[in-house]
Amino acid sequence: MTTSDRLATGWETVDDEQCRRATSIMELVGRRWSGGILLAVGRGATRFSEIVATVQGLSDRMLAVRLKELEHGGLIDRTVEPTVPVTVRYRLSPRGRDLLASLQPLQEYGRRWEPQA
Amino acid sequence: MTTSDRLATGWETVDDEQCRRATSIMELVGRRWSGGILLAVGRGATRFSEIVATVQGLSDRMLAVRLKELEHGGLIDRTVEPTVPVTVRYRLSPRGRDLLASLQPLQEYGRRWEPQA
DNA sequence: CTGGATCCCTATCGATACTG
DNA sequence: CAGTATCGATAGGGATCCAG
Repeated sequence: MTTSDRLATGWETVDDEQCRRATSIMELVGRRWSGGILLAVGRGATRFSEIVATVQGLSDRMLAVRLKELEHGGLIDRTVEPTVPVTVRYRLSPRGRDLLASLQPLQEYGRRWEPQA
Repeated sequence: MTTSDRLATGWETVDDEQCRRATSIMELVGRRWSGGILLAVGRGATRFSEIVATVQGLSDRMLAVRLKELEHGGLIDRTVEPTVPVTVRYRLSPRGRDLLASLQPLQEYGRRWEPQA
């Protein structure tokens, strides 16, 4: 937005950088399963199969898809240990840990209010 | 999850009530435009047309859809003033204000980290 | 075990036109 | 002003099968 916009309308357009970042984060973790996956990894599940087992109803395919998104977004680190067979581990990145911490108040919000409808 | 699940696996399944509430909230506000609309109303835009003007790229149709969802979720209150023509106003409910406050750390998170990729 | 590839159905969303 | 109706394109996501 421009200053003249605000002067004209009395409120700012909602497209400032900070807001765009927050909304894009929400649109990422708001996707189906993303929240649960982040939570699961945050709680200590590191293996692919562990995560599938931890998040109720999550399929192999969607986990693969979401992990790629989350990894691409810098929220999760993927490491491959050269065992036989290889051991793949997923962990929260510093960024991912920070995000989870930033989501804590939202969890408290969830505790405060009954789901409506 | 059950206690035996946890004892068997070493980590909990992610389906506790608190988590479900938080993820459903994220899936609601993570929908396209929802975040911006909430922000806009939080910043003082109350009229339908004001909100459209405030959120860049938002169409009439999507605003109508999202407002219905947010109203249904108890986040926004819709009031009709019996003027001619009628004046419809949207405001954050107490719940909506609490949600926005709970989302504040996420905005700060957005300030801390550059968008990746 | 960790995924990739494919099929296919549905939900979502943008554009446009129309109404009380 | 504040929406609704309809259409078409596309993205999301479940099921299943396959592979390193």
